[in-house]
Amino acid sequence: MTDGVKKGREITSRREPSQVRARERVDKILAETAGLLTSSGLEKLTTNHIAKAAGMSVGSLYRYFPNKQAILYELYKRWLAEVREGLTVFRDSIAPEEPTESIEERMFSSVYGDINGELDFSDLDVELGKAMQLYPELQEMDRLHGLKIAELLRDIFKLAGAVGDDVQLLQLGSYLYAANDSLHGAVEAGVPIVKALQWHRQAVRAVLAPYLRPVQ
Amino acid sequence: MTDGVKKGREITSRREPSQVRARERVDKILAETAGLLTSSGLEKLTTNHIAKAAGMSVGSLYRYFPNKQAILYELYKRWLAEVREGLTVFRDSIAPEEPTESIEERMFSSVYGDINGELDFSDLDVELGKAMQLYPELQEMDRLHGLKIAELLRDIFKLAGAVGDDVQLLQLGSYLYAANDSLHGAVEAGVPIVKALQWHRQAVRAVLAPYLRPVQ
Amino acid sequence: MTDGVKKGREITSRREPSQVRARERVDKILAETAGLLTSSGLEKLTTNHIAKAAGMSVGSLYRYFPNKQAILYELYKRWLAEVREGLTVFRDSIAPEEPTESIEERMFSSVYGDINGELDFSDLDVELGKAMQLYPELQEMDRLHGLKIAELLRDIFKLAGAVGDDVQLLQLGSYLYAANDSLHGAVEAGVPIVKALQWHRQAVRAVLAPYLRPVQ
Amino acid sequence: MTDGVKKGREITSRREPSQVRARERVDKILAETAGLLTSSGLEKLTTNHIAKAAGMSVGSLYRYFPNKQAILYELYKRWLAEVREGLTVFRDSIAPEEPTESIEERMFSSVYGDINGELDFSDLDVELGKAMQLYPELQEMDRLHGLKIAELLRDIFKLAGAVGDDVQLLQLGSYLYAANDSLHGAVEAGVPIVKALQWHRQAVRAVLAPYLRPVQ
DNA sequence: CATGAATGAGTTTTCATTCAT
DNA sequence: AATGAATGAAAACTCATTCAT
Repeated sequence: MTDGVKKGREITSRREPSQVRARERVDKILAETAGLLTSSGLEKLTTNHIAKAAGMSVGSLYRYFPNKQAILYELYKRWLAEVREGLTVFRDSIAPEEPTESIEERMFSSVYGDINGELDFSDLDVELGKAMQLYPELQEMDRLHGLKIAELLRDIFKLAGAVGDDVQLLQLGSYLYAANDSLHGAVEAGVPIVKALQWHRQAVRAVLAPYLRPVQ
Repeated sequence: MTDGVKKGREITSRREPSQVRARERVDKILAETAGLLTSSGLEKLTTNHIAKAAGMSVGSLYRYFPNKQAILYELYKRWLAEVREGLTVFRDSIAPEEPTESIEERMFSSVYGDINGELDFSDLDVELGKAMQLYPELQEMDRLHGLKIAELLRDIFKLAGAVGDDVQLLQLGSYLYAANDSLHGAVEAGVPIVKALQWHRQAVRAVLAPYLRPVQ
Repeated sequence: MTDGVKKGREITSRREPSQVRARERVDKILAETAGLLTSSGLEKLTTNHIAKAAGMSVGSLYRYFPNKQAILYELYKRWLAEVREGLTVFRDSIAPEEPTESIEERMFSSVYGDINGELDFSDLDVELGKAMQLYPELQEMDRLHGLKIAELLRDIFKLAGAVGDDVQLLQLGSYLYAANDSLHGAVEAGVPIVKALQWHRQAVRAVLAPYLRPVQ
Repeated sequence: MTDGVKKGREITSRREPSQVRARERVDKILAETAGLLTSSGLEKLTTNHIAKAAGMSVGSLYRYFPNKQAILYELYKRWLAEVREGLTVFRDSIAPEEPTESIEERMFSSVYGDINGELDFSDLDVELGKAMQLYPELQEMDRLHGLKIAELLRDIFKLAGAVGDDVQLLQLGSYLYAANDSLHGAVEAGVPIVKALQWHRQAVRAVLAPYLRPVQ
């Protein structure tokens, strides 16, 4: 359980600083990649640019990542993990007897921010999406991520009192996670965020309803 | 003097065949591009590959298209036009007094194929989406397409008896067109088509309801 | 000596028209090449453009010229021949006892047009110059042309009463022919034609003087 | 803590050598470009050829120059600068009361080398001329160069006691700079350098005379 | 003979990756 | 470990030339 067990060489204190440094550099690379991605787009994202932005040489960059894809892979991985984390936290915040309405209310607030239209559909999202499409490796990760999200949603549905077999509710999770993208699309197409959110909420509620208050 | 003699070729079909051939080649290029796109993805799509796949030289390819983007542009254009055409036909098929339920019923059938799960969410769709992200020209086309689709949907809503100002209904069209993508996502994530369609229908119905039977 | 002797096939009248046609087409090609050269420059001069401009197919063009260079070769050849022709005519126009001053006067008028600044330093000249530089074959032709011009000038010098050995006068011809380019350069650099011509005349006169009125 | 240790490299000459190396490589590229230009001509001058000749990869070449034109631009720039430098040095060498004859004498010596025929009308000159014609950017540089040369000549004329308004003397400078090319042409055409120089000198003297000893 | 579609070698340029220092 | 110059494969695109019709 302790991290140190794995590697004998960690005993020396000389190693420690470089471990920290390595982590910092990896983080720096990822942060700058995200920055370049949102500022200039995937097309202009070159390893040389990343290295320069991260204040190191290409050579160093390649010490931390085996290739360009690996950077995007890690970045995407972290991004998705964050999304999952948020949802996990939300799931764990559900009290045993919390009423469905409350759960629903809190969920929308937590996922889409406060009621007022301050949605942050950051460009990073979009650019990572492109990258995902471009590299098959990322697609696989995205697939697994989708599955985990669906599982989390299924758990939340259950905590909210939904009935139905696991498979069914898992698929429902997948569907509603996908429906999430509608919002992006609609907003990009010019629909006011408030409107889009309102419709989205109605849609989600309608789909969930039969499972929460099953036909008697 | 003998000039007239030469002109014999003008009656012949010498010109026609080449016109036909040109169209065939353009179609061949587009077809192979679509093929490569779905089989190998956008990143492997080079003009040389396309030319080879289409059984012609790069030079020939550039006789029919001024550059690589133009190929994707045309391919995307045709794809979108097809989508619009389908919806246009549907709109024109609505009889003056057709009941809302019938319209809804027929619409789902027409857009998503027959009730049985024969949906053709071809990969081409997805790959063209990537291309769209990569080339600004395609994005503009996509934007206009989205607008036209929204307009068509607005018209259909009206024919179905929806009330509300034009702007409102147009935005509703945008939202529902975007919602359409949920289906792709859900199906790709493994949700059975029939289930996804059912949920989608419920979602659409819920969002539209207030406009069809406005609060008295 | 008669042209017809060379080719037996010329007897038939069927061949004749095509001979004429061929000459016309060659002329057309050269004319259009000159046109494209002055309008768009050497860089944009492609065989396809020439063919289109000349109202024929590339294939036809290649029936009359073995390759692109050959067209430029012929064009340059004709251009130079014209220059020589003008000088030849001038030489032959010199009357046995015509005074030196008159010859000089007439020569400037004939070579540089009338006294008023209507000099036509056509672009074709410049573009052919580029082409000449670009293709070694043309350079050789240019060299021979220079020699012939020098010979003509030498003859004219003699008719004007110059003294000196042939080699000397020939070199003088070369020098003065080269000096001719100064005018182009100066005018291009913004010197008024009248000024440039005046200086040029002084320069030429000064160089020639010792040979016309040799030191007693 | 141990940071200071690493910084040892800052004192070293690690940076210097690469600076030197870079300059060497740029020079090598320019030298080889000049070489290819004179040996094979502008048409054979491809970036791949230059790189190979310079013993480096294309990629390296593009590290030092943004594109092919830039190489020619720099080469031409250096060439022209050298010419201007020579003339500037000469102008500054003129003593306040130096007699016109002395100035003239020294000028010819300085511009055209020593009295003996060691003129270096290198082919590079000619090839750069072609390049100049082909790329508009180079033409502009050439135009400015011509102007500066004309200004230098005007200054020299004045120092030599010439009278006349500035515009007039500037144009005279332009004309005489252009006349300079005659020499190249004549020498290329086979005129012995000594002869050509002698004639050139007479020509220059004749054109300048009226400005040095104005009509009283 | 004419046509012009077809060819493909050749050109400029980019950028992920390596490796000598 | 770090550096960044060097590499070179690969991409988009051009155009002189050929050849089936």
